[in-house]
Amino acid sequence: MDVVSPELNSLLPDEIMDTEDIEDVPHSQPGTTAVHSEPTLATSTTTTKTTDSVTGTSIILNKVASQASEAAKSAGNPPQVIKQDGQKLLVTAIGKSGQPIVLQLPHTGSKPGISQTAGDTKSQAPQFKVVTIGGRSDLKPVVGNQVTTLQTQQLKTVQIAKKTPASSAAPIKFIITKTVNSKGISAQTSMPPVITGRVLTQSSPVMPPRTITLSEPHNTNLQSIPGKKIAISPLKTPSKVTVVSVASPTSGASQKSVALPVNVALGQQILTVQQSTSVSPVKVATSQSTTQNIKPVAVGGVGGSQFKTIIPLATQPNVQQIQVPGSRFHYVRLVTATTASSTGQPSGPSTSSIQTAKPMVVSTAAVRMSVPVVPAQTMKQVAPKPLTSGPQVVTTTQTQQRLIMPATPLPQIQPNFTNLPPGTVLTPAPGGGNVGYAVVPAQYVTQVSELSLSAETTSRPRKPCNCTKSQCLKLYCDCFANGEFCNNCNCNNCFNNLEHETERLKAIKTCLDRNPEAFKPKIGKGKEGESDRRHSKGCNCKRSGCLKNYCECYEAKIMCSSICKCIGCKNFEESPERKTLMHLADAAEVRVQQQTAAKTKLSSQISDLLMRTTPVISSGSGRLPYTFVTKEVLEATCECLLEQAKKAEQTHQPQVEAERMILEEFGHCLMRIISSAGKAKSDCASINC
DNA sequence: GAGTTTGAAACT
DNA sequence: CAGTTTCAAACTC
Repeated sequence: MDVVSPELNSLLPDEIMDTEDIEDVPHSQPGTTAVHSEPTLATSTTTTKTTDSVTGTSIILNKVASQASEAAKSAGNPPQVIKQDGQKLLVTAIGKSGQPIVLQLPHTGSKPGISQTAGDTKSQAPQFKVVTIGGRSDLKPVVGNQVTTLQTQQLKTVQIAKKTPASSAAPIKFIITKTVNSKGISAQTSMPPVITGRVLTQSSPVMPPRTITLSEPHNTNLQSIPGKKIAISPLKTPSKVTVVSVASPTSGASQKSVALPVNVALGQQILTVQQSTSVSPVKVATSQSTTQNIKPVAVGGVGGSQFKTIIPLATQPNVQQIQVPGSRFHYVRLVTATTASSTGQPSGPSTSSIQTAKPMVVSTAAVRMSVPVVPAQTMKQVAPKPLTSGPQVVTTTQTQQRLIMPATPLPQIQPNFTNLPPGTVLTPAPGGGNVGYAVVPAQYVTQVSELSLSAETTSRPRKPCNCTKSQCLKLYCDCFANGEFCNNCNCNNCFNNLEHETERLKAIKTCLDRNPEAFKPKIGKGKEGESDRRHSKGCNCKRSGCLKNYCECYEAKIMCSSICKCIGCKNFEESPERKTLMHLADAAEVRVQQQTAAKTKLSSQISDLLMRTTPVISSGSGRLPYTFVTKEVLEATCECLLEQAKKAEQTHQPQVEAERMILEEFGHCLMRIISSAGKAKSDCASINC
């Protein structure tokens, strides 16, 4: 288990962050299986590394976690003493005020369907990998710098690979996110914590630690997430998994573990992270429960139900990328850093105003389904904002906002999380604490991050829709079909926005009822061995020959496949029509490029010539060069160009060549004009000056 | 820019 | 599942 606090991350020498160095960490302290948030650690300003000789994993305690633990202790809760018992936990400071979050690997010893090697169940096998933690600013012991202003931060992901010593187990990779303050301020007030872990346990000073478990479905293939790897991705790389948790191979998991089912919700089916309230504060439950589509009512229970959306961030939001086991879909968990209430109090045990005992989705639909708006520049600049009961948006001081919705149709999604529409919020189960889960494709975070990294880079262009009758709530609407809100569209009576979130949710559900794959990409990879993309359903063209954009295959620049039901298809590899079209398209493209190049060159030449004549202007000894372009000169030039055009036409030159000839002639004309002007000025100078 | 064509989505 | 209608984008003039 590795825990590195944001500030420590920033202070950590590169050697620590380096993979090789981590691998070389000596395996001292045999038998160390737990991380204790001891008071000494809480005040420590140095990184404490504990190495598990058995698992070979190093532990880095961070101050934040320790402090959080201490805070919890002071609040009456026992410190986060985490016993290993085959599982390793991570105490972090993610989440609310004073709520260290414990990340725990799920107990997989008895879990079926988990792709693990037999060796995973052995005690030697590394069992836990945790990544980073973001702590609250007010929790942080600022080291040497009390600056608490929100700063634009950059996530720096450091990957630490750890190999298990001569074990059958796969090498462990630790990815530690490192917060980099772009403004050079050492004290970080917040950081977008990148959390990994199938099991998220959080504790609160006022509430018993709770375990939030995101468990992979039984039938989930975890091969993509080897139990001993944490796949991390820099935010710049959408294709990579941002943060992934690890499976706990330990068979000897705590007997006190409690299964925590994860329920997926869509629309009215709320993905609920259910927590067990009966678990003792320090007993972290693991879960391999089956994800189910359960209506919130069914799982809401009574008392302590806290369906919440994290979107209304009371304070500095933390963005956590979550890799849902078995899903290729990247999710982001936005976590409020504090337990701020609606009164705007920065911290405290008070519950949020949006908390409700009613597990009704509709009542909070406006904020539950989507993460509608995100600061265009960066999530890290999100300003603290009191919770409101209205549409919950993350607002910033920036006026520009960006929708957080799937930019592209959802990729193939594994069971349980299949059909999760973009922006779905994973809400904690009743009593599950004050955080919610905004399920957002990581690519959005990537976008946001990239925006933050590149400042005001251009946003991703998207064609505005022109819907008039569908209210943009049907798949006719590209925005809706792509899971995006309409933005700068030309649509009429649009309901694809925050103001009509309820209707929108309903429409999403309707679409999914009709077609569970409605929001999945149509263009996917073909069968095994088929490297080319292909339309998932195939087109059904009849008159376009599949050579117009009416055809979805052609539009996607892919060939029609055997699953297409098109008539008179000409969109296949050997199609002469298609080849002709391609050639024409290529020629057109070349032509455009040539024209652009010619214009650029001509412009450059003109500018250059004008610059050369500047001294004449400054000297005041002659006329400005362009004054030589008289009407007569213009006419003569045009005649020359026309003549050139006629010449090209008579010789049946292709258009490209004709244009070239004309432009060339134009250049010659300009040269002659300038030359004549210079000559005239010289003559004038010799006569009058 | 208006009108037409087209095929996916929606509906029956 | 098939036929029909609706719809918005693509296309043409």
